[in-house]
This record gives sequence, C-alpha cells and structure tokens, in this order.
Amino acid sequence: MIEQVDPDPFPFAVAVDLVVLTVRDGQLQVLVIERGTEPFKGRLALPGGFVLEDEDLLDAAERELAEETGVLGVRFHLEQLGTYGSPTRDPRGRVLAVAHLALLPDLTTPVAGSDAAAARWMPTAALLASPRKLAFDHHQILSDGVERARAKLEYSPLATAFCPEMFTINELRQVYEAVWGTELDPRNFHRKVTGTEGFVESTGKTTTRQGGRPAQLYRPGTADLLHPAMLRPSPARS
Amino acid sequence: MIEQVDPDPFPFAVAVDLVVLTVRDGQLQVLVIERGTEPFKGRLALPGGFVLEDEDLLDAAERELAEETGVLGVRFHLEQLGTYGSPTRDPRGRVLAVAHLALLPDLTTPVAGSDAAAARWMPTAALLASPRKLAFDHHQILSDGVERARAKLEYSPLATAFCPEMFTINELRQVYEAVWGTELDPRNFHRKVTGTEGFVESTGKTTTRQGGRPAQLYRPGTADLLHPAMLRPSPARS
DNA sequence: GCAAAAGTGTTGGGAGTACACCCATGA
DNA sequence: TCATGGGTGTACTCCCAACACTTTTGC
Repeated sequence: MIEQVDPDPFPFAVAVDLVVLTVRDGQLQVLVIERGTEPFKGRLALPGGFVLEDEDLLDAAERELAEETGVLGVRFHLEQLGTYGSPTRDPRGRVLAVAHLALLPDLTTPVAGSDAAAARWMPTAALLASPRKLAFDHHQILSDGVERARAKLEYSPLATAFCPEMFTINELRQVYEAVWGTELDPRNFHRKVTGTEGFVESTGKTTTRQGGRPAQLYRPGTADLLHPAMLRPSPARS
Repeated sequence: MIEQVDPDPFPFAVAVDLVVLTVRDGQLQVLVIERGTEPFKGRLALPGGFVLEDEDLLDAAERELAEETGVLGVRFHLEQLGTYGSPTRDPRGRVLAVAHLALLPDLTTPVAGSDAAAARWMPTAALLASPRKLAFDHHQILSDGVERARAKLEYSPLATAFCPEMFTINELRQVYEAVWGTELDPRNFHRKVTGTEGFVESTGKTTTRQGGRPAQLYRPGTADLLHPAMLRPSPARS
C-alpha cells in the first residue's frame, strides 16, 4: 500500500459529514444546520465534524448523528456514502469529508439535542433545485446521498428504516412515493411487498390510524436483499 | 460541516489503494504487489500510495494506476470504492485508505512500468479463499471490490471495460462468466446483449479468432445503465 | 464430412401493470 | 348510507430460461 520511495505523507484533516434523511409530510427531507462561522457563515450545510484520534469512521458518524438529532434507542440505518477530497473543497485547507448516509423514521421530537447551530429538516427537492443553497460541496454530497437512497429502496428493504417500529403497507408505500417522487398502485404494491419473502413480517395487530378499513401492522423482516426487487417506474425505461 | 466548538482536527495520512481487476485465462484476476518493507514485509498487498498535497483523490488513483501498470492510452474504468479508516488498520499510525476500483482489459504487456516491488496478477478466488494472504485490511477491500464489480455487471455495461477495443459477444460472455463464476447460455446471452439498447454497437467487422463461424465484432455502446438489467443466476433466488 | 462456434425460433413460466371488484371501519 | 382506505382476482404483456435448429467457418 505504501511504496518504499514515498515521501512523507501530507497531513489531512478528516471529517464525517452526514446526509440524514427522513420522510415528513409526504416529502423526503434532510437535516441541515445553519453555519455560525466562516467560511460560508449563515449558509446551510450538512451536519458533521472531525474524526477523533482513536475513532472509527462509522463510530464518528454515529456520534455526530446522536449529537445532531438526539436519537436515543431509535432504530436507524447508517452507511458510508463516499469520500470527497477535492483540494479546493474547503478554503481553510485540506479537509477530507467521509460522507455518511443515515435513514431515520420521522421523529416527533425532531432535533432534540443538537449542539450545533439551529438544525432543522428541509425538503431535499428544494435544496437540490438550486446548487448554491448549501455550503462547500454539500450539494453534490446531498445529491449523491439521495440517489443512493433511491437506488437502495429498489433492491433492499431499507424503506422500513423510514417507518416506525410497526407500520402499515400504506405507510411503507408513502415512503417509496416520497423518496422516488412517483405514484405507485396501492393494490399491486401491497401484493408485491407481502409476497416478497423477508421484506415485512406480520405482527397480528391492526390499526385504523389512516382511516378506512383496519390495516394490518407489520415490522421489518429479516431479508437484507429483495427478490424480486421493487422496480421504480419510468427512469430510463423504453 | 465543522462546528464552532470542535477541537483542532487530528492529522491523518491519506492513501489511495487500488483494486485493479482484469480477466485473464478465464479468471477474474487482481493486481498485487509484494511488500518490500515492514510492516507486512514479504506479504502481498494491493498497490497504492499517499495522496499528494494538491491532488484530487481520483487523480491520485489514476497516477498510482499508471505507475503500477504502465497503462498508456488504454481504455479503463476507475471509480471510488470506499474508505477504510479503522484506527488500528495500519500499525504505523492513523492512515486512511480511500480504495478505488479499476477495471482493465487483459493487457498483453501486463505490468510494464511498475516502480513498486514486483507487481503481478493473481486470481481473486485464491486470495479471497484465505483471509490472511493480504496485508492490512486488504482482504476486506478486495472482497468489497469484487462484490462491487459483480453487482455493476448486472445493471451497467461495464463488462466492456474488461474487453479489448473490439470484441465478440462470446468474449463478453466469458467476462460475465469469469466475474460471476457462473455459466451462461450462449444463445440467450447473445440475444440479451444485442437486444439491450446502448450496450454494444456493431462495427461491421468479423473475426474467426475463436474458431468456428465468423463472429461479429462490437464496440462499447453509449448507455451507462442497462435496461433491462443482466440478471445473474442463483444467488439468493427462491 | 465433421467439429466448433454463431446466431434464430419457439415455448412455457414468472413477474409486472392495469383495473374491476369486494371488505371493514368511522362519521 | 357514504367516504375512505384495505385487500383479492384476473387478464394481458414482457422478459427470461431451456433447448431445438440452422449457418458458416477450419481442418
């Protein structure tokens, strides 16, 4: 990995940045903070922070997630998204950002323990529409994060990470519709989900919180890959 | 991204490591070097090196690829694979590895300009079978790289990156069989590839280098996503 | 002619879409 | 009773796996 003739390595600062997504009000929303210091003071940015001396990357991301959202005992999904290291991405010097993607259910206590500047949820659509709203290269990071989330809903049961502990098929469908920005046929969606082994498990309970006939409540299943996959309509189809 | 109260960032060394894959002798093979210095002296490792002060990550990976393989004017694919940053992954200190995945055609002049210790191709199967053959966490990186390559063959036309400028459908199928480790029906494969828009383009030329009836030669098409996707047999299918 | 690889036709099944239709609740 | 969402049945289509069969070369 390191050649004999290499010069001394240049020292980098390494931060973890977070794309924290949830579905609120039928929209895919992302957690952003308002920067309190230069550079980009007053601009919106993704939450994040430096990796500590003896800290693993995923641990650092989880620590930042806890600091920014106050999530405690909430089921969530966290994975590495990618690393952004352009020499000019931070005017203060060479800062490497290891971006992570977090998917959370809609917390009724949204941003409890944030110790950063005011953290809040914003719809991803509004932020992605204008590339200048976010500081640094965070527009690119957000864009990559949303695309990753969209792709993962196709072949993994990760949509359940956006749902509460128990959920109805209808609520799960609303997650897909919010993330993909499409409409799905409720009847076919129902059959597809309940027919895909390991996607959801019946709890035996029902709810009428959506109105109408009582719906069965499900919890996430054990599969980590969907067969067959959920196919999203339209994009690049003949 | 950086909070007001953050302490000074801890300085990291940042390296790019390369998973360079090709198909040789019907097998998926990877470029490895033999380490000439401690730690792990004499063990096999993935090629790589430190990122320079003003260098972008992808540029650093491309530079290392050129140094290790002597690729010149060869069509290849290069993408970021993931970042490995366990505090204990390198006994010398805190070294972050930004792994990249490179896919190359089988070069008749295999490892020309390598300036590292002896670089050579080895079958991935042999390396993946025993986790201790590679230094550092390179077994994990190789494993992730191979899995990424397998997945990408499904929904992208990237298999053509393993092929020469012009290739037959049969040669393309051998790439799939080597990477996936499965057998595919030549007749159905032919129909599938030629029927998927943007996958391959006819050149009008033919060859008999495989023996038998002359085969049409194709070049890579313009699509960057396959519709419908190539489905790999068996893994986790009912 | 014979072996070998290229390429086409055909058929049955699994999965997707569209949509008609019935079920169970609250108001 | 009606509105609302839950859930099933069905017909049509598309894609895929399997495999029979024809084509074009080298030896």
